[in-house]
Amino acid sequence: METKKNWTLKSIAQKLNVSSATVSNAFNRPDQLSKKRRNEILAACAELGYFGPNKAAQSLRKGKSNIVALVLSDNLEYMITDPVASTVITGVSSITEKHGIHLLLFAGSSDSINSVVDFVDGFICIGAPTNPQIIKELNATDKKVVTMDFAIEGCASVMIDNQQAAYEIAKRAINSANDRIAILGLRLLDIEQTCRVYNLDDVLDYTVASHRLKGYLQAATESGVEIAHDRIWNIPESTQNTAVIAAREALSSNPQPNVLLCMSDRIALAALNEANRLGLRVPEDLRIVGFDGIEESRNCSPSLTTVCQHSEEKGRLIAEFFVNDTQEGQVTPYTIQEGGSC
Amino acid sequence: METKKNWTLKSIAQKLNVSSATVSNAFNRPDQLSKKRRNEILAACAELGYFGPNKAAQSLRKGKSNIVALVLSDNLEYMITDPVASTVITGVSSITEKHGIHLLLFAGSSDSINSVVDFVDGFICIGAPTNPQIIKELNATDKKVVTMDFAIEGCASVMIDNQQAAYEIAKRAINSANDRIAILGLRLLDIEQTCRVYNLDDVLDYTVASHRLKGYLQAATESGVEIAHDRIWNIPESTQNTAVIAAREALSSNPQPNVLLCMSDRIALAALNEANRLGLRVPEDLRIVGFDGIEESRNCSPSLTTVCQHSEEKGRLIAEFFVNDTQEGQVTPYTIQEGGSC
DNA sequence: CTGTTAGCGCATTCAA
DNA sequence: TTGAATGCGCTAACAG
Repeated sequence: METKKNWTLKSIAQKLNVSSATVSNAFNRPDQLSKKRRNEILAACAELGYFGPNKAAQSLRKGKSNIVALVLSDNLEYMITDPVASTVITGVSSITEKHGIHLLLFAGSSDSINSVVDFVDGFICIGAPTNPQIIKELNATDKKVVTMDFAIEGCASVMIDNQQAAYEIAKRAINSANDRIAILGLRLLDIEQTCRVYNLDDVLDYTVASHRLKGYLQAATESGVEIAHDRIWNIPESTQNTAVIAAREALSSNPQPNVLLCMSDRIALAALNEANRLGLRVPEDLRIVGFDGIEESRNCSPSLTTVCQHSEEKGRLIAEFFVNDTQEGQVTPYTIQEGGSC
Repeated sequence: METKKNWTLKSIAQKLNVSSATVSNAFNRPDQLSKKRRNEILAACAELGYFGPNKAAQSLRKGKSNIVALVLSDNLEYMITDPVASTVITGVSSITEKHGIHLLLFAGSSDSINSVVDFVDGFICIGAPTNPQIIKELNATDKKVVTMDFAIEGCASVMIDNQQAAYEIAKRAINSANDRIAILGLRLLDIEQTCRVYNLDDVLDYTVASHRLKGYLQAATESGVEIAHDRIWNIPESTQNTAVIAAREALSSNPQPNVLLCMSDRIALAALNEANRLGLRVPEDLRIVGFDGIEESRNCSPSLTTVCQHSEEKGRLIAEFFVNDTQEGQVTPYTIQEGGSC
């Protein structure tokens, strides 16, 4: 008799001989009835096994669900295992959890936001969705949207100054005009394959990668080094497999590079591995810099010199922008993490 | 004029001079109207910017949302960064994505499932929720539930034979009756702190940890080694910080252990690190075995000898159980991964 | 302070 | 094949 019935607001009200509005108020608007009455009703409901108004119905009626779509830039498989994304999610969830907001995972590679848009109060986007259609829809929706590492007009966003950061870290890596520099880029091209870039005109505009590339090139130019176009690689996603291919190509090319500018720590770690395999000493024979500041960049040997983005803090910040209905974006600070790799 | 209106089934039907049911049928039940008419309607809707029935209302009406709660054993912060959990999620999401099911993240440390139960079609649980109240509620709900690494009566589950696996790996680690064994256990006690166990009666019953412990002890007994009770540690969660404390305590205790049986790879990795720090050679001075088979266990040096749980496959399997309404549980195979640590 | 009522947007009978 | 009516479970006005 425990699971006696699937109570509804109406049925429970009937049972208690009060109007359904009173029960509703007891749960949602304490000020609308006496404390005593409210407690009686709540107690009776608990007793009978009614745990409060149905959330789905509530959501339909109120137009608010306390569910937010967490838009990952690509498919879930990849993003969950990416240390940067995980760290960001950690930051986001620490805030949403506190506000009773639930997160619905959503892949940026999906066809359309239509399958979830009616369920959620808005979208927290971690990186630009790989499907441009999604960005369009995000632009068009009237739900709340906040973004990280890319911008949508009229929406709050958080981002570091990628060009400046890349410039700084590259300056640190480049020692002389005779350095042989290679760039291991992340998502520079709209191509799902590891390959060289060759033509800078192919580089996607306004992306994080493009800004970092500008920073690298600026630093090189300033140091009197010219980076040939066959010294720039495109890596489609930040995984061991794809990165190692690029690292191998780069390190086996002639002249062998002595500076590797990597657009993510994972790429840098793959390069470090490859360097070890080849018997290259880091940083004596090869200097490597990364980007992101993931935990492993501190634990590996030698540790990585890299741009620390403070991803968890960025995650917290963007989530706070969401709950506070903030509109303006924010450029967040980064720090240079001094490691042994350069 | 693009974003002209927020169409509803009713308003769009009115606009098209058909009944709302017809539009509904056009979207949901193709067999209920002529192909031609359907296509006309669908085209007109697309034209006007109506993207189909409101999902929230549909969910209320049909009692189905295509959203499933992914119940993580603890808070999101921890679980997302745990390599085992990430891998499982990868497996789960590969299946759910294929079936158009969205995942709602839910922390096993939450107070109650009530805040989400009305939104979701069911629950996929990754490991036993730390809050026992959640398990009770999961037991009581009439929504679909499937579990991994713990069981709920009447629900499908996947799990390896933890005791047998622990037994096997321990047998491999123990070489002689003179071995000095220490066990670094994971969640053996209901205590949020790293500490020694001392009293075996305090060990939580029917948990994954308890089964593994039985396997270890069985192997030790069989090999003629007695494991003193002050040689068993409890680690509250599988993180670097907590694990390293236990590893340090164990390795600095007297007599210094020469065999470390670790209940997770992360713990084993922390121990490996600590061993390096102390100048102990692995496996000559100290043999270490892990549990799980995470990716890093293969990349570290020396690589870990461990129980490979095939977590991604387990994730896929449990998700398939969910979509197929499977009822019975399944004991999944494990393999022993031979590494250099033992 | 309490109860009545009209939708939120939709899917499903049941007639036509 | 189509259309009118009913209610999924709830909340917010409003009236009492």
